[in-house]
Amino acid sequence: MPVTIYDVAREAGVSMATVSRVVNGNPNVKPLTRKKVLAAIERLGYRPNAVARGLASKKTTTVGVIIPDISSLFFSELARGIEDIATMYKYNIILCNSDQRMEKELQLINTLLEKQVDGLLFMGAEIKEDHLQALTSTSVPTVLAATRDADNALPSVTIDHFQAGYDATQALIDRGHKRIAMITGPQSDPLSGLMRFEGYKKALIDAGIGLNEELVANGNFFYESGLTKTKEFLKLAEPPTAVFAANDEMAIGAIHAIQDSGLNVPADIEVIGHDNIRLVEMVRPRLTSVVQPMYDIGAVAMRLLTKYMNNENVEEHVVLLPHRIEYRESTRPEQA
Amino acid sequence: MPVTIYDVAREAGVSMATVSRVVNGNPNVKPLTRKKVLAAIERLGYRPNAVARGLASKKTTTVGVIIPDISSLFFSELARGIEDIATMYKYNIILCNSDQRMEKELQLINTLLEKQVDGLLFMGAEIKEDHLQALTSTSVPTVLAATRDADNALPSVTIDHFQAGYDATQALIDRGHKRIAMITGPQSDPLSGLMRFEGYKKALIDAGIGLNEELVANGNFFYESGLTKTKEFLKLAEPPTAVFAANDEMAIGAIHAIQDSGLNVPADIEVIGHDNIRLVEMVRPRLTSVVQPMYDIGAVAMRLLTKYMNNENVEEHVVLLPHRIEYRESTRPEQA
DNA sequence: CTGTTAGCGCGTTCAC
DNA sequence: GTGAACGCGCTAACAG
Repeated sequence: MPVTIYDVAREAGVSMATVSRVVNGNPNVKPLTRKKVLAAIERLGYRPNAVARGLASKKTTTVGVIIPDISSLFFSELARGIEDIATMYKYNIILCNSDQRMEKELQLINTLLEKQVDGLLFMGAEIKEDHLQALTSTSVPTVLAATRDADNALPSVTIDHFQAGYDATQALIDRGHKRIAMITGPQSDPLSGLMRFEGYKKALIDAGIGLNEELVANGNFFYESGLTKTKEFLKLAEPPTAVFAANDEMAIGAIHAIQDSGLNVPADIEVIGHDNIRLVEMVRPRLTSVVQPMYDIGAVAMRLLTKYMNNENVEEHVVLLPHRIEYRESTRPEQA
Repeated sequence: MPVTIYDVAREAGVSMATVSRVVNGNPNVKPLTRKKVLAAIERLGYRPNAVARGLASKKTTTVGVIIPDISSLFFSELARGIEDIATMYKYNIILCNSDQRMEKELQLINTLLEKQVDGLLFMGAEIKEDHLQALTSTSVPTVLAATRDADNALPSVTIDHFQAGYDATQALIDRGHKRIAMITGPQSDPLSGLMRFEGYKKALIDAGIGLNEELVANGNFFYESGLTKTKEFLKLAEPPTAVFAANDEMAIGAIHAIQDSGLNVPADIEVIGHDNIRLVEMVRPRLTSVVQPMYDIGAVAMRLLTKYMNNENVEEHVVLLPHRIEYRESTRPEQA
């Protein structure tokens, strides 16, 4: 039923090899022949079968993308960066949600390899031994986006989360705060969870303030947890005068908890978030946040992957993208 | 290099057909033989080549998804619904962003058909003749999600946008409002843009209030436009006492415009949004909104597509999912 | 229950 | 420049 390369060959009065050459842009075809072939293709509405091509050429121009949750404000932005660059290099994306469940992640890696993807882009929190094994047991190149394995065995694109946590905290210290609370992410998450917290801790210690356990709460990256944890902070005998949340959703929850208790942000308590998702512009006061360039991370990761897929030379396997703080109204102008 | 079905056959001392049967769960295999084959598979680390399988079987267990923008809060939720159900039925998703540009949409349809997807899920605004032609020129089943073509030529899953607009407006009328403004979506969007507005108009007419042009502004579904358009409303000699925005982002922009001018929501002006994205819970006051079940639309659309792909009988090609209004603090409790 | 045999649609030598 | 022939790895009859 569907028209194949043979049909085109017959219609054009040439061999299928010639049709293949035309379709693939091989220059060794007489212009006149090329023209005849193209006409035949047009006439028959020929559409090359990418599966057959993939089998013959061992390339599918498809990359697998494993992402925790595409409906997340954070990851969907990343995915967009990935897809844009993929499109630019003529790749398509098979998108899979893992929900960060290891069993599912491993199974997805396997499924994607079965589908003969040319490359793999992996997002998630912790990279365990099992991941490494699954990912390195194949010759399919893999890049980690917004994650890193402890030994840098795999190429990755991230920001320096420790420094980001440090900088956010330092910004608050610079504003004269001594009681700076932090709502962390899950400590099982080595970068967004642990490293940001470590940065916070180090900044406090460097400033001679030191860590105060009662000002640290473990959140789960969701709005609700920012709200709840902050309410608890406010019940303290001496509540914090500033809050650093490990992501923006929780920071917004913090703002609302503060406002609900009748206090003002930033006059009474300053708040700073992390990631700079689009949401930060859509609250009052608008949220000061550490910019993690999600789109760029996705884009750079995908670009890096194309290099591996083309066997190009790569100088730096571990890419650290710059971060910075975007100041808005949830913090006061810096003290002189 | 990679181990094939032949290698497994040799290792297990059977024919490749038998290996194929074992891999595909064909029951016509003696238990002992099956065991030997599975052992060989395990020993060799055999991983079936889905591309070869696809070529031979003419099924790829992959569906193409064309979406305007995966980074949108609205569409990413839809995508999650799609992917979850796809996974449930053992399909993978090739995800493509169209940005609603027709040229790109048509090109994507073509690319996905080249990749021999078993089905197509299309999201976008307007379905033109060219779309219909591209989509119906193939035997690959297609389902529209959160969109519909004018003639219902294609299967689709949506809500009743006209009724949704009507209901939202009616809710405001029931609260005693006479000056109800609307920030619409682009009128080129037949459902979210036009139909919601038509519902609004009809409700006003039915109530004997009638349409007041100065209370209608065309937005673009972004926060910023909700903010801007509402500021203009507030400059009117007689500003509106209620605002209905065609989506939540714009509604939140409206709330902020109102608050920035020193007025209170809902005391001075009531606001109602549309879609009920996760954001509505993350603003103060929390936003009353028409619930459009994005996740369900995606899930139902994908489920519908699986039926077509399996040649199952489908009773209803045009699915309308129910909508309702979720009341929160941006509207006042209903008048008795 | 199992093996043999054709293709699936195309890329790719290798001759002409 | 162009064509013939082989093979990519697997499924699907068809025998037996």
